[in-house]
Amino acid sequence: MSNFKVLPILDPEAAGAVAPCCPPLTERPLTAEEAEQTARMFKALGDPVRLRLFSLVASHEGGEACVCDISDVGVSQPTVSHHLKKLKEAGLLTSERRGTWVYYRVEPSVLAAMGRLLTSAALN
Amino acid sequence: MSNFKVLPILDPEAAGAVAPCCPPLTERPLTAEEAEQTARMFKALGDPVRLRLFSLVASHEGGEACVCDISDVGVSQPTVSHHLKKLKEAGLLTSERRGTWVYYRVEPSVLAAMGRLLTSAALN
DNA sequence: TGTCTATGTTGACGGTTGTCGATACAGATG
DNA sequence: CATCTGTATCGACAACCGTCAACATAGACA
Repeated sequence: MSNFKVLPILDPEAAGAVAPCCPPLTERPLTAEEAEQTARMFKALGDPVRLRLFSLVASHEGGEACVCDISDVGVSQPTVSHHLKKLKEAGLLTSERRGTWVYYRVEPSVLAAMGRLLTSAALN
Repeated sequence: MSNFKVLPILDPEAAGAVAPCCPPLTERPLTAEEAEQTARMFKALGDPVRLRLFSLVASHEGGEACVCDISDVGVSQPTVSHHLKKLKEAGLLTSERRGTWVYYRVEPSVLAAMGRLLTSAALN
């Protein structure tokens, strides 16, 4: 009976960083706190290997991929694992174990939010 | 007569990194080279101070601002200068000296390109 | 010319990051 | 149970990065 699990609600990092953050960069100056939050996401995509991993997951069918499908990016397996963890901590990916394999999935709302940050009012 | 100047065409870094780069992250996996290029821009926005500086310039009237208008972000003047240089090298800002002051301006096409990278087809 | 202000550069220091090999853990299968 | 495979963690190391004080440079103005 001690065998039930805590629901995977989302780690606090991801949950906090995602939802309400930030008007377009062109609308008004970001506050220090907003910048801190938002920079975390940009930083996560600021490494070539991580960006490729993210793109591999995002472009995979269903927006989700097994680690085994995407680990051919020229670095060792521990490094891949490390980068996927970083992407997860930044709230850009979520992961789920299904049997032997672990699947990573993009968080579409975050993608959209980051897009909004950059797109709207390309000039003001 | 030795007093003429080379036209400020744009430094090669900025010129090269900007134009044609990259389909939406969700469309297909980025190649290593594409990832290298694109990551440079995300990385530039991946520091809170730089992100604030960028936002300060982008949200300033005309999408341009004097250094003196934006240097109150809690770090020393050399640090501000350093970060502006990084943003420039990443192709996100351009600068121009006008008399005593130096003005930084956002590169709207780059902003739009980055937005496209993230927005289109939030899920595929 | 000299001086003042605005901005950039240099050099150094401490903290962070990307990487790997070794190892640990989880689930499947025998 | 043992073993095999897929993935995560650990520990270490070199490289990189953000920061500052000190100094350098550029233009304005007297």
